[in-house]
Amino acid sequence: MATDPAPASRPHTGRRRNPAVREAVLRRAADLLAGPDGMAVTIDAIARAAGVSKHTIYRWWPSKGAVLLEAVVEHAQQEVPVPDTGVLAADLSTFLSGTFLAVERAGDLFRALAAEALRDTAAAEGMRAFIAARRERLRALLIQGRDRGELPAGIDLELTMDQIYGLMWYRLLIARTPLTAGLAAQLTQAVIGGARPHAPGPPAPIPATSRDDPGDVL
Amino acid sequence: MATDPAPASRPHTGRRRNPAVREAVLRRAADLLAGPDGMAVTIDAIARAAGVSKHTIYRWWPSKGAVLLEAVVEHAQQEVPVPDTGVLAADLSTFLSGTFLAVERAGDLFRALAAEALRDTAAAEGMRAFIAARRERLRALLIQGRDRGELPAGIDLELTMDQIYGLMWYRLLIARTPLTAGLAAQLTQAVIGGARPHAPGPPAPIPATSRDDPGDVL
Amino acid sequence: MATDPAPASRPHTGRRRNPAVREAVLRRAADLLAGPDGMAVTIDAIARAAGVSKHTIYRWWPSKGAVLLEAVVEHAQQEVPVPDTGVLAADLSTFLSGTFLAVERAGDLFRALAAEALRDTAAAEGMRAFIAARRERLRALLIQGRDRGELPAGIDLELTMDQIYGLMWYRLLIARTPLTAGLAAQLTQAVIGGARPHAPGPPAPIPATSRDDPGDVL
Amino acid sequence: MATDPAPASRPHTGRRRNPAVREAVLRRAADLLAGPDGMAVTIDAIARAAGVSKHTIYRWWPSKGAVLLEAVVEHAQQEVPVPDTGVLAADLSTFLSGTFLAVERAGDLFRALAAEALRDTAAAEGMRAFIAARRERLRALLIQGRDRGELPAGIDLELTMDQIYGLMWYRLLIARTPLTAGLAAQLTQAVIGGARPHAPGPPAPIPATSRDDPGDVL
DNA sequence: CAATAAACGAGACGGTACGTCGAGTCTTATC
DNA sequence: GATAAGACTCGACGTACCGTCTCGTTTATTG
Repeated sequence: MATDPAPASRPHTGRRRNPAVREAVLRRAADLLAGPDGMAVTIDAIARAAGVSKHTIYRWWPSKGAVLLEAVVEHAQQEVPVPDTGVLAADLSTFLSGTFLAVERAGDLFRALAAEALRDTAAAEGMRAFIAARRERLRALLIQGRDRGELPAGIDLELTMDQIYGLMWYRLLIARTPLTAGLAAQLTQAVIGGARPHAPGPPAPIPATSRDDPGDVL
Repeated sequence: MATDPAPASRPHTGRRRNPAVREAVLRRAADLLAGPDGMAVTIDAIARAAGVSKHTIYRWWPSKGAVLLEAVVEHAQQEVPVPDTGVLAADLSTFLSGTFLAVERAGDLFRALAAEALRDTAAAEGMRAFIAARRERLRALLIQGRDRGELPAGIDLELTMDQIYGLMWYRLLIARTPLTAGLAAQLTQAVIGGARPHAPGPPAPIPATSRDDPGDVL
Repeated sequence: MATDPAPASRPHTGRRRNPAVREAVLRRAADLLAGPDGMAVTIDAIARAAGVSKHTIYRWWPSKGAVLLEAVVEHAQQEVPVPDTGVLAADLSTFLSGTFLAVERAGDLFRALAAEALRDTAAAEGMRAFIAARRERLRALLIQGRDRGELPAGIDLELTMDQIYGLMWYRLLIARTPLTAGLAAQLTQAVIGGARPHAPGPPAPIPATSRDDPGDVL
Repeated sequence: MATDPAPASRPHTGRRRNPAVREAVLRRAADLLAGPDGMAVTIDAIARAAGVSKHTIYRWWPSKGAVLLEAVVEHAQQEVPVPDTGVLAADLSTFLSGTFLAVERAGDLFRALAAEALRDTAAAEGMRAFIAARRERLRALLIQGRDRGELPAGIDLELTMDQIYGLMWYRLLIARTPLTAGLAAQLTQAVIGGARPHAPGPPAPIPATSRDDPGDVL
């Protein structure tokens, strides 16, 4: 992901990286993905569309997956708001519908990244790092809500997040069914109102950290 | 998926299809997928490993994705039990842990199929058909349970299934975290105990078929 | 040079090599060499012009040099006569002017091969083998003539051939001056009449095999 | 070949050309050529080895061929003596063995230049100019000798030189057989003793300038 | 039992993308 | 203005995989 080769000891010398190249590549990659035959984008096509030499692309990104990943990151950073109204139901709904909207709009981009990550270990690693960052935001939201008593105390946050993001990726990659604001509301409902029953009956037997593995990924 | 070219009018003439070919291809494809470099399996490699000519593969399967799909179907058919004890909690838990175990064991096979489906429309279509069949089984289980009162009446079955399968595919394709029997139990708990609150208050405003789209896929 | 992969034990199986491919490649390579920008011929260009895939070229020839070499061999085989009138002066003159004419006509082809041989060891090896075969013909002619007394007994044949072929390649590669029939006659004169003086005076002190190395190449 | 960009009207401004650069480039180019993989030397490698920027190389030399050419010229100037004892046999032998020794020692350098000249017209032009200068020296030697009667009057000097240099380049580029002092002596013998028979008979019908083309190259 | 028809192994072939490399140009900052 | 460092374009390289296409052999069915 455009590693900085300057080891900090030497100030920097020689011609600087042209930022227009980076922008053009990422933008054109996203554009091509959105077009017809989006899933069959090639490095050559990106290079041609961006008016950039293939060599230059390979200088800054190790593989096609890395380009897609950086395009996704770029896309996500400017699109998804992180709300904080102090009410979990509202915040969560906003966060999810914002996420869904952004992902839906760049659907082919995300699908292409996932396809690449399924073949290229490095791309998968980068994708997981990106996902972990997004998941961190959601976790913070949920923890706040739980601390305010808006969530059952015994809730398994990781499992809940797995279900939320699982639903999203499932619809995006497999079912290809839409990710709407209505779905975000429904999901919010399910998490807050029904993730764990407050009602009497058999107490929730699941401990706080009941996941089978401690992974942080999402 | 191994189309039968006989047009039914003429009985049959010439040499018969060798069933060993089909078996060898599907078995070797699965084997190779399971090995190192599993995701990079080629048709040539499958042909070589199965002692079969590439031409023969393409005679019976239209594309690489079709081979993977049939291998997955084969795998699923012999692996996953469909229980019916009359108690939803038990049946669901059994069904899910069986599914998770089978999927986990052939992880690379499923991942390769998903990767192919992301590029090849036909493979995606076939995969969705397979998934719809599996989903149908789960739906039958859930409806039975609901009719026996083991599930809240207002539950949105499609959304619930989206969350279940979403979790599964998410862990399989993206997070690469394990799918254990414990997870199956936890999920069963969440669906039965907490999918919707039984507590009084505003009745669940969500209609029976509240999904944003009417698709049957899963 | 289009090695035959059949190890003779197995008769042969599978589709046969398409001879039209070989012909088209060699012919088009020669054509392109003769055109403008001849020295900058690429494998891609040859493939395109021959209506053949690059892959196929690499299947049969290990490198560009090998293609050029085979084109040269093909060219030489059908072009240069090997006379045998029993009179050295006539035979030698005919042989040389035939050689010169053929080489001159396919000048760019020979130059490209030489250029390739200067970079690629394998091409150089093949080229030397081809040259050795041509040199063998010339040697036979000269030995016949010497046995008939048409050449001085003490003549160093290898040195003489080095000078003849040296002149040819020098004009072809370096000086780029023409190789004419007149030059062939002049050279014949020099070899026969003046290679060694028959006249009295200091006897030729050069032994029969005076070359510094025994190489057979030319 | 290291063109001087100063337009002569303005005395000079700014930093002067660093002569160490020129030396380092030419020396390192020759060194690299002599090493393993000599024929595959790149401008980058030369720049790196010389501790010089690529840009600087291209400021002073128009192309890779020009660098090689100047390296060859440099090499030749300091290596090859031009004797003048007043005896052709001695002078010629000395000249040739000196030439052969120098060329042989920097074999890869000469071969690389020839390879470059086969692709780059400008390099070929420069190379021919260099060769013409060398040939001029040899011509002067031969003419002196002829005027002193040490050569047959009817000798075709250009053809003789073509044969001499042809032999040299042939062994250098094609046959890759050594160029020894013994060969120089043998060649001297052939030129002086036997270039044309002194014997009676039909007088040499070849006019003084019998070459098929008037070129001066060698 | 021959003629016919299909299945099959071997492998050649066209197409298309990949990732790498070298030549030569241009830019930035320093000397 | 000369220089080092290095970003950049252009274009060729050789490799890999896909899916299609012969070619000759083997196996079954039909007349």
